[in-house]
This record gives sequence, structure tokens and C-alpha cells, in this order.
Amino acid sequence: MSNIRDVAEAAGVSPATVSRVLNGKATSLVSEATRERVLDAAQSLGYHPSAAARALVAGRTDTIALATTNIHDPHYARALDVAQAIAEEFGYHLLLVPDADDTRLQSLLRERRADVIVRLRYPVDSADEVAAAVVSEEQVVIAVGPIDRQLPLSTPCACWDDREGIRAAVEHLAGIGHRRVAFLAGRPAQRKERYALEAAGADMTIVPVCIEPGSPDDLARGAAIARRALQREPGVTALLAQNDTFALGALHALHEDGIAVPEQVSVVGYNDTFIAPYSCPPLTTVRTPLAECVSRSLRQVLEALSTQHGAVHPQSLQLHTELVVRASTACPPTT
Amino acid sequence: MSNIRDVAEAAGVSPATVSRVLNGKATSLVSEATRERVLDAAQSLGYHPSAAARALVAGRTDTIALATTNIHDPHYARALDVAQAIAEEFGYHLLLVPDADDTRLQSLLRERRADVIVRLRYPVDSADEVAAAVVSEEQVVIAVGPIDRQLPLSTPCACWDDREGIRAAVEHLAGIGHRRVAFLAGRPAQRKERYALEAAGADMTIVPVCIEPGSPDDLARGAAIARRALQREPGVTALLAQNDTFALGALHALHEDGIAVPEQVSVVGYNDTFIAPYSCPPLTTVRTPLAECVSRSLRQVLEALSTQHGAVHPQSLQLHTELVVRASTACPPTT
DNA sequence: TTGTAGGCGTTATCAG
DNA sequence: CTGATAACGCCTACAA
Repeated sequence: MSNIRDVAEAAGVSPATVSRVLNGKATSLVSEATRERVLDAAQSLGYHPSAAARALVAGRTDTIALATTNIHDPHYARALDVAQAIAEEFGYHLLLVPDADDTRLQSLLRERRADVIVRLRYPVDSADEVAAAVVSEEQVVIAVGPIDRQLPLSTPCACWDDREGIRAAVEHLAGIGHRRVAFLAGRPAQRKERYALEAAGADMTIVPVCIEPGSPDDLARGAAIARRALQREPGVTALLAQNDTFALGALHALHEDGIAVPEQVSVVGYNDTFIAPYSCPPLTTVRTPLAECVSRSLRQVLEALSTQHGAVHPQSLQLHTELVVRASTACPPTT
Repeated sequence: MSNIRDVAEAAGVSPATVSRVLNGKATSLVSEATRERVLDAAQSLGYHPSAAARALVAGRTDTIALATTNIHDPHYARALDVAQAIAEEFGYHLLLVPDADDTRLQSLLRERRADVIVRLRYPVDSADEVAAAVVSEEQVVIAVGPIDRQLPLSTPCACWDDREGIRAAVEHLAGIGHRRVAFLAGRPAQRKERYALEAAGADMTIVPVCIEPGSPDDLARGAAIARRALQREPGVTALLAQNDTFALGALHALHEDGIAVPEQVSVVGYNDTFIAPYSCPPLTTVRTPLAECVSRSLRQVLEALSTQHGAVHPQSLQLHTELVVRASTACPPTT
């Protein structure tokens, strides 16, 4: 394994010169002749500068970390895709870390394994303890996710308001005549369930339904919850799922049970994942700007990082949700 | 930002002692009293050893890189999930890198950004140039993917044989009476198409169909190809898709066009992604052991890496595919 | 049981 | 234009 000294020796110059040539920093300060000799030597030795040594002296790793659970959910997979592309574009590497506990992310920062952490949170909280762990002027934490209060937060973030999305879904259902809607929740009394209850006007009843965890995956859970909803809550004419995966599971269960969607029961999803237009029937859902939040905030930070010197402050950003009406919703059956 | 010297000072010991305590290497060689003082000092200073410095001296990064395109495909997302879990289990970090060109991966190794590269390839080739770039005794490249020839390859890999899977699908269709099947390919004359042609007996005709790239996503492509197949190739009673995503798109198109599946046309997918059981109708498909290949080979390597000293050689591994019959296939209509 | 010193591979600063 | 030299933060012989 060759290091910078080997290259220097092979080219008959000093390590400093090799460094200068390879970093292109002081290109104008190196004669074309030596430049070429160095490049040749590096090439033929298959030399690549050690990331560790470079990080040690530079204090940066050119790495961004994406912190998230649920990678299997297409919605998050999409965000990952976007992050990957942008990292690529700016010459960064992408580290994928579970967002289980704060301390893990803090170590990441303290060990300086990443310059930027994009943290997918639900919801984005007002004070992010991880952000408090930034250690260098060049480290940044961006929180991305639904927000539960008003901007500005004490920590910058890229966010949207699920209240808005849930409200749009509820009002859509109310508008076409539904009066009794089951909200398919993962766990009881969560945020979105609250929003749904808030959004329901006097003429609409929201019935929260959830199910003990333990089901294998979200699709199975969606199916199970949908069944329970229709069984336990007579009079329900529409299901509002907390995410598309649940909704897909629900569609499947209804189909199996011979319940026609949307003729007998309407179904609404959440997030507008890539499968939504291809489900059967195509899913009415709410588009959530996760991917765009990641893309915009990440790009902004990386640009600042590459231009500016000193501390980089991400700008907060709030985008809108959007109801996407497809074929899984219609007027309730006229009894 | 505190370093090991700060901790040493705070604890009234030397940096060496701090290192010993924190690495637990020579635990028995440090008195309990100093041990506690060091731990306290480290704690209260919020000290974490610099990954860069550590990597520089140790020659390892505790990082595994997963190289792949197609993160958005649920099939690969699953592999990612598995890799994530195992990395976690062994205390490794996970780097996600695009598998575009070999040189990129080679730099990764040469810059020592990762100790292990798990490379998702299609197909796994006999000589992997990336593997040739390993630089330290502790670096490993594992290729995971379908294999096009017989084991052993010159490079170790974890693989399966798509011939087997495609054959099972073709024979399933033949067995229930289909005589003319369209193979929905991404591009013309690819590997799986070849296998399908090979697997077709004398009484079965395989018609390859593909479409110019440019469609937005695989679902849309699947839909478009399915339409083209049925339009251009009269007499086709079944569609064999090169992956589940195509198959899902196909199901959607057929449904839209009022063609009943499986009554009028059968559809077979490939990979058995998590949506397959939940499509409408549930998709007959071929399970492909990608996730298990990743899990097994990665675990084997990480175990070796943590036990053994010196070069680590991954063991090659070939697993089987399995036909999963669901509701999207049936006898062709009796004309 | 603990401390000292040298080196890992780079880059930046300062002379020449 | 180029070359010494000093960090960066840590680990590990070796010495005490």
C-alpha cells in the first residue's frame, strides 16, 4: 500500500508538492512538468490519499449521515434515494444510521464520522438534543419531518404540517358525504389521530382504530386493522390510514372480504408513495414533501459548506402537503 | 472539543492510561480506582475518540459499504435493511454507495473508507476488478447477486441461479397449459430473457418484449410493456415479468384495460418483494434469496474479522430460488 | 500498574 | 516554484 511519500519519491519531489498537485489547491503554484510527473507516479502506484489521515488533519470527513428508522418503507426509501443523489452530486459519502437513540447520533458527531446529519424525525421536535452535540464549526444537523407546532423552532428544520394533510383528507371525505370514518392508526392516541379528530367537523365522526403490535409488517397490520374497523364499528363508510402501506393492506383485506372499494367503502392513504397510483383501485392519498425537504435542505447546507467558511446555519423550511384524489374514494353507498 | 489528553489531564493520568481504559483491551492491567476516574472524566467532558485518528493508527474503519443501484426497488431496500441490522449487531457503520463504476469502489478501498464492501451485482461476474483492489489484509469484497456460470468463481460470492428461478416460472406456466408467454424485459436480449428462452420446451413459445427506456419508473414501464405485449403478440396468455415491479405495473395496466387476471391472462413476477402477496390479485412470483445472501455472507465475514487475525476470505455460497404460486396465474382461457 | 515516546498519512505554514 | 517541519488524535511498544 503506497502513501504520499512513495509517490513523492517516485516523482522525485517532496510530499508537500504531491499534496499540492493532488488537491488542486495551489495548481498555479506548481510547474507543469512536476505536476505531470506527480500525476504519473500517483497513477502508476495506484495511490489514493487516506481518508482517515485527511480527515484527521482537515477536521472534516466529507460524509453525510442519514438517520432514520423504517428504511423498508417506500416513503423513506425515496428520501434515501434523494439523499444519495445529492451526496453524489457534491462529492460526499452517505452513511446510513438507525435513528434509535440520541446518544448514537451524538457519538457520530463527536467521533466526527459525519459532517452533516440529516435526521428524519416524526415529529420534528422543538429542541433537538443531537443538534446540541455539534462539535465543529463545520458540523450541521438538519431535522426533517412533520412538525407539531409553529415555526420557528429553536432548531432549524425542513418540515411540513400533517395537520394540513390530515385535514385535507378528512374534508375530502366529508365533502363527498362520509359521516363516519375510521382512522387506522399504528398505536393509540398518536399525533395524526389527534389531527383527524380535530379536523372532523360537527357532522363527521372519526373513530380511531388500532391494533396491538406484533403483526409481521405494516401491510399485514393495515389489513388487520381495516378488518377490525369494519367489524367493530358499524356504519363506517371510509377508512383513513396513517400511511399508504396501511392503506394498501386495507385495500387487500377489503378485496379479500368482497367489499368493493370505493363503492362500499372508501380508503385514503398518506404519503403518496410510488405504489399509490398503481394500487387497485389507485389510492387517494396525501402527498407529503419528505423527499423535497431532504433535497432542498441538504443542498442548501452542502452549498454553504463548500462556499462559506465558519459555522453553517441551515435555514428552516416548511413545505405544503397536497391531497391527491384517485379512485379509492367516492360517495358512500346510499343505504 | 476535547481529546484524549484533556481526559488524561482531568483524570490525573497519562493518555496511555485513558486509551487502555476506554478500549477495554488491558482492563485487568488498570486499577479500579484510576479506571473510574478516567471514565468519569471522559463522561463529564463528553469525550469520544476521533474515528479518523483511530482509523489512521488501526488501519480499519469499522465501516462496511453497501454498493448498489436501485435503492428504490423494494427488493434492494430489503437487502439494505438486512445489512443495516447486521452492521448494527457487529458495531459497524454502513456506507451506502452507488455501484456505478468500478473505480469508485476501488477508491473506497484505497482510501480505506470501508473494511468490507458488499457489492450487489447482476450478474456476479467471474473476475471482480474491485476485489483486486483490496489493499489491507483486513479488507474484503463480497459480491452478491445472480450468477451466470457455475461456482466456484475466481472471486468468492454469495449467489443464486436465475436460470433455476426462471425455469420454475416457465414450467409452472407450461404445466397449467400456457403455450405462448411474453417475457417482459427491461432491455432486449438480457440474461433472464435468455434463460426463459432456454427453459421453454418444444410446446411453449416465449416472446420477448421490451420498450425503449425513458419511462419514468419501473411501474410505468411494466404497464407499458404489458400493453405492448398483448397488442403486438396475439395469442399470448401469460406475462412473465423480469421483476415484481414490472409485474405490478402490468397488473395495473391489465386491470385498467379490463383484462381479467388470471382468467384471461396470467402474470408472473420475479423476486417476491413484500408487496407481491398484497397485489391484486396476489402475485405468483419467484423468491430470490438476495436478503439472505447478504445476511449470511456479511455475518460470516464480520465474524471472521472480529475473531481471526490476518486475511479474511469470505466463503462462496449458493442458495436456491423458489416459486411462490399465488393468485395471478391460472389455466389459460379455453378459446 | 502507569508513563514516555514514536509513528500512522496528510495538510498547512513557513522558509528558501 | 519547492522543500522542511509541525501539527491532527490516537495507539502501542517499551521503560519505569
